[in-house]
Amino acid sequence: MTFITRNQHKAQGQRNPGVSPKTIERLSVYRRTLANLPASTPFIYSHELAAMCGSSAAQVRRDLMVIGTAGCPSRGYAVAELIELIDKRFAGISSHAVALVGAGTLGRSLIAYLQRRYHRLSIAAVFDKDPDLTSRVVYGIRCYPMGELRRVVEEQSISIAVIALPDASAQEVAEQLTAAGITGILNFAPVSLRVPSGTCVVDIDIAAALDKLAFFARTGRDQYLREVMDESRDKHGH
Amino acid sequence: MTFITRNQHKAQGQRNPGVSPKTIERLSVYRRTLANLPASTPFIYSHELAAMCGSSAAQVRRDLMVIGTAGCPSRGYAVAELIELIDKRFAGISSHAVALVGAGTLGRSLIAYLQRRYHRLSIAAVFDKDPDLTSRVVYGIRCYPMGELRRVVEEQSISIAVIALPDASAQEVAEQLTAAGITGILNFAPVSLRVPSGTCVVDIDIAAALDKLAFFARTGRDQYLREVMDESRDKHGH
DNA sequence: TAAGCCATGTGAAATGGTTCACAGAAGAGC
DNA sequence: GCTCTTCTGTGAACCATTTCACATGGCTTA
Repeated sequence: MTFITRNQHKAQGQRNPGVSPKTIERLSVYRRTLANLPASTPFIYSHELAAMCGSSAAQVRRDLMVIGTAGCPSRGYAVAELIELIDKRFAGISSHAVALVGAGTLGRSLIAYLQRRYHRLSIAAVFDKDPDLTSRVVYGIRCYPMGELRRVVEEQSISIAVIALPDASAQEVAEQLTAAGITGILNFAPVSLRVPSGTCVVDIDIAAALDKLAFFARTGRDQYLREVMDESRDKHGH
Repeated sequence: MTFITRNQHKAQGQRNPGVSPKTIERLSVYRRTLANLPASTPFIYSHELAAMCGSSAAQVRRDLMVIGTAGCPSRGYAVAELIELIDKRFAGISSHAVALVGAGTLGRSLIAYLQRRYHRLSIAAVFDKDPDLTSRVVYGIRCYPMGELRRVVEEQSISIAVIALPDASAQEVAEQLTAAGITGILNFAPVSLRVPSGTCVVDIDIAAALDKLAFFARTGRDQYLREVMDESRDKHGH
C-alpha cells in the first residue's frame, strides 16, 4: 500500500492547531482500543495504551495533547473522557456518509468488513457500472448505476467515497466523484488520482505494501540470521 | 488506512544503505508505472514520472539515487534500465512466496486482486480454520486447515503472510506464523500484533484510513484545508 | 504534614524525510 | 565551436515527527 498522503503543512500561522495526519491515524486507533476496553478499566496510563497500540508512552501523551489533554498523574487518563475528547476532535465525522464505487469482490468485502467493524462512518450507497448489479441490494445496501451518482450523492449529502475498482476506470470515476461534490476519496486502485485542489485522497496500495514488506522482511531475516550466527547466547526480549 | 508500520529498523547503524520505507514504497509505485508505459516511451524524465505517480521531480531523483542512478541529462532515464535497477534493489523479492490466512470475503477478494494485478509475489497457499473451506480450492489456490500451516510454510519456503481475519484471532495466528518461520506479515486486522523482534509487520487499517480521510475531508472544505491538503498543486508544470 | 513514588505535560534535542538550488553534462541551433 | 537550454545528481536547508528529559503535581503511606 501506499499511503501516499500528500499534505504539505505549511503556514500553520494561527489557524487550526495543525494536527499531523499521523496523529489523526493514531487517535483513531486509540479510540478503537479504548472503546474495546472492559468497563472494569475506567482509567489507563499512557504506557498501557501505548503497549496496546504498538506505540510509545511519549508518543501517546504527545498525541493526546492535541485533544486537550485530561490525564491525572496518579490515575492516568479516564477512558470515557478520552473517548469523548477524541470524538470532539473528530467532531462532524459521524455525519459523513460514505459512497462505495465498485461492487466487485473487493467492494463487497469492504462492505462486509465495515459493517461489522466500524460504526462511525457507514456506507450509504454503492455504485457500479455493471447493469447486473445495479438496482439490486448488496449486503443490505442499495446498488445504483453510475449515472445516478450525482443525484444520490447530493440527496444524501455524501462527502467521502471509496474507490474499489480496477485501475483503468479509477481516474474517470474520481472525476465524476469530485464533480458530484465529494471531498475525500479512499482509493484502492493502484493509480495516482488527479483531483482538484481541496479534495483529499488517501491511497491504499496493497501491491506496494507487499513490496515494502518483502523488502524489509528479507533484510529482517538477514538480520536475524546474522544475529543468530554471531551469538546464540543472548536473547533480547523487548 | 493506517499504515502503522512498525518495522523495527532500529540500529541500522552502518549496515544496509539505510533505505527509508517511504522510498521503498515509492520505488514499487515507480516500477509499476514504468512497466505500464507503452513501448513507444523508452525514456522518461523525472518530472514526467513524478506527475504520473503524484510525486515531485526532486523526490523521484532522490529516490532513484538509492538504486544507483542512471539518468542522462538530455534524454532522462531509460525505462527498461530503470526497471531492471529497481528489480535489482529488490533482489530476492521474486523468490518470496506468500501465505494468506483467512479465506473469508476479504481473503478471497485479495486473492482475486493480487492474481489479476500483481505478478512478482504470488499467493502460494491459503489457510482457514473453517472446515468447510479447507481442502477445497479457492480461486485456484489450495486452502489448508490451520493445523498444516507449519508444514506447508516450511515445505514451500513461504516467508511472508497476509492476515485477513477478524481481530479476535489475529494475534494467535501471528504467533503461529512466526513460529513457522514467517518474517513478514501484512495485517488487515485492526489490532496491533506483538511479534518477535526481527519480524516485520505492515498494518493496513481501513477504519483508521477512513477516519483520517473524514477528518481531512471535513476540514478540507475550509479555506485552510485547501492549502493543507492540496493534491495537485506542487506537481508543477515545468 | 511530610516524604516517596510515579505519571503527566511539554520544552528541547534528535531523527527522518522533503525540497531547494546549483554545478555539471549533453544535445540543439547557429 | 560556442552558447542556450534543460535535465540530472546532490549538498545543504528546511520541515515534520519522534524521542528525551525533567519540572510539576496528585496520591499514598506514615
